[in-house]
Formats: sequence, C-alpha cells, structure tokens
Amino acid sequence: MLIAEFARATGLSRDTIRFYVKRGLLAPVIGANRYQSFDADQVERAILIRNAQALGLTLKEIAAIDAEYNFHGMSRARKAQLMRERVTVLDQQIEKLRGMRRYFLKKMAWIEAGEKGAPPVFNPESGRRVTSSGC
Amino acid sequence: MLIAEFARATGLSRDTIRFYVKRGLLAPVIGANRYQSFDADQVERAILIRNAQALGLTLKEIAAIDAEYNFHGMSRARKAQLMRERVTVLDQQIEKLRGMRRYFLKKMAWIEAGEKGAPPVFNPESGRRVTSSGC
DNA sequence: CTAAAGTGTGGACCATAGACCACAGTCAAG
DNA sequence: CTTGACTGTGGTCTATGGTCCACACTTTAG
Repeated sequence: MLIAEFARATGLSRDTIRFYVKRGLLAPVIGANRYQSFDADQVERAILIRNAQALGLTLKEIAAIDAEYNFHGMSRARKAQLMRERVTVLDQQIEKLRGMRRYFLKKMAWIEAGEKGAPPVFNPESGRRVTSSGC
Repeated sequence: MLIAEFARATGLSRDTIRFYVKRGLLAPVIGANRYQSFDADQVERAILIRNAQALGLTLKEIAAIDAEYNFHGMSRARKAQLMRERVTVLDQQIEKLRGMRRYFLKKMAWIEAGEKGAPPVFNPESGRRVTSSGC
C-alpha cells in the first residue's frame, strides 16, 4: 500500500510516517517510482511504535531497542533477555499506575464521604509489595 | 525548605522547579527575601506531577485538571466525577500496558522455544475483555 | 567586613516530535 | 496530452519541557 492508505491504516499523518522512515523506525519497500510501499507488517510495527511511545519511550530509545534486537548474530538468550527487560519495565509502570489509581479512588471516597478529616496522601510507594508478577 | 533542599527532596532541578512555579503547578510561599519556601505538601504535589507526566499528560493538562479541581464552588459530585475520570483513564492505560506485556511474554516464549513457526503478533485489542475493574 | 554559597530574573539555547509549505516528479482518467 | 490526485524532497516553523548562563541580591561563615 502507498503512504496515503498506510496513513489511514495507522492513523499517522504522512509527515509523521516520513519522519519515522527517516529515523529508520519504518522500512517501506521503495519502487522504481521512488514511491514507498508498506505492508501489513509495517502497520503492526507502527502500532507497536505508538504504544511504545505511550509508555514514555522516545523514538531514539525505540530505535535503539529495535536495532539491538535486529542485530544479526544476537543469541536467542540475549533476545529473550531483551524481552524480559521490557516486561520488567512494564511491570514497574503498571505498579506505578496502580498506585495513582489507588490514590484517586481514595480521594474519590474521601470526597463522597463529605471531605471530613485529612485528605488522602499520595504515596507512590504505598502499594502492597508484589515480588513476583502477581495478579 | 528553600529551593535547593526541595530539589533534593523531589529530584527536580532548580530550573525545573522554577519552571513549574511559573506555570502555576507549584506554589511556594515567598518570603520578604523573595526566596521561595516549600513545604511537604509541595513535595507531594511535585511527585504527583511527575507521575502524571509519566502517564503522558502534558503540564498544561495537569494544570487544567488541577485548576478545575481547585475552582472554588465546584460541587462535591463534580469533584468526585473528576476523580472517577482519572481512574477510568488509568484503567485504560493499565489495560494497554498489560497488552504490551502479554506481547513481550509471548515473544519471549517464542524465542526460547527456538523461534519456530510464526512469531507472535502484536495485537493491542487481544486482551480478554474486562468490563469491570477486574483483578 | 569579606568571601563563599545560595537565590531570583531574564534571556538564550536545546532536543524531541512533529506540522506545514513550496516545488517537482508520477500516475491514471478523460 | 492535459488535468488532478498523489508522491517525494527540502526547508522552515511550532510547542513542549526543559537546561544553561550572566548578573544581581541575600545570607552565612570566618
């Protein structure tokens, strides 16, 4: 598919797509036209990039992780380790979000109860410790 | 506490703190010195701001939410509603993160099993539906 | 009193992640 | 073959979230 259809499929603007291509994050096939052609794989990739961004990763970081992952000759063990690192970071982020969630829930309860007494304190460390990937 | 100690307590740079103060996100007491004085409340606030940023909110959005929340005369119902909105957004983000987590775990398993067959597909919509705030 | 450390102000500068625009080549329909 | 839609290129511009710097004032230690 050409860039316009790819833009529709991913929700990205043409400019953003070209920007990602320059950065090496997307790698369309280039025809004799010099027109870029994107396949379903690239769509999946674009969505993954957007999600990684939503996690707070910069495009540079995404490219770096990707580059290391695609480095030819990397052992399976190393690849698996990279995946595990991602999972660990995600677990931390999820824990953080749950801390915020608890805070807002408590605050909501406090408000609904008439805002009596001291308001709930935001304490990101207050979650019950979860050593393994519980839940 | 003065700005240097506040910087230590929050992990922010002096410049960042001044930046937040300009934006109205932090409101230290200003002495006859013109020196800014921060209390524990502001430390908590700073941490909350940083966490909100990590969720992908811009400083402008954080300030807007805060402004609406602090608007004098807002009903308790409205305040509680704002809190509930935050919780809803957090739930969505947590779901997204869990989707990524599933993807990386599957990919890790696929790698460790020798990378046989088709690699796992990243599909952000593939989570089992959770209507209520499960878990 | 003097020096050093800390503070406030203003302005310049920077990286990131794009948006926007003009201009030129390409293609498909009529 | 012309027109209009689409594409690529290069460059400029923008907002965000800061950092860095010079300069002046305040406080504190000696």
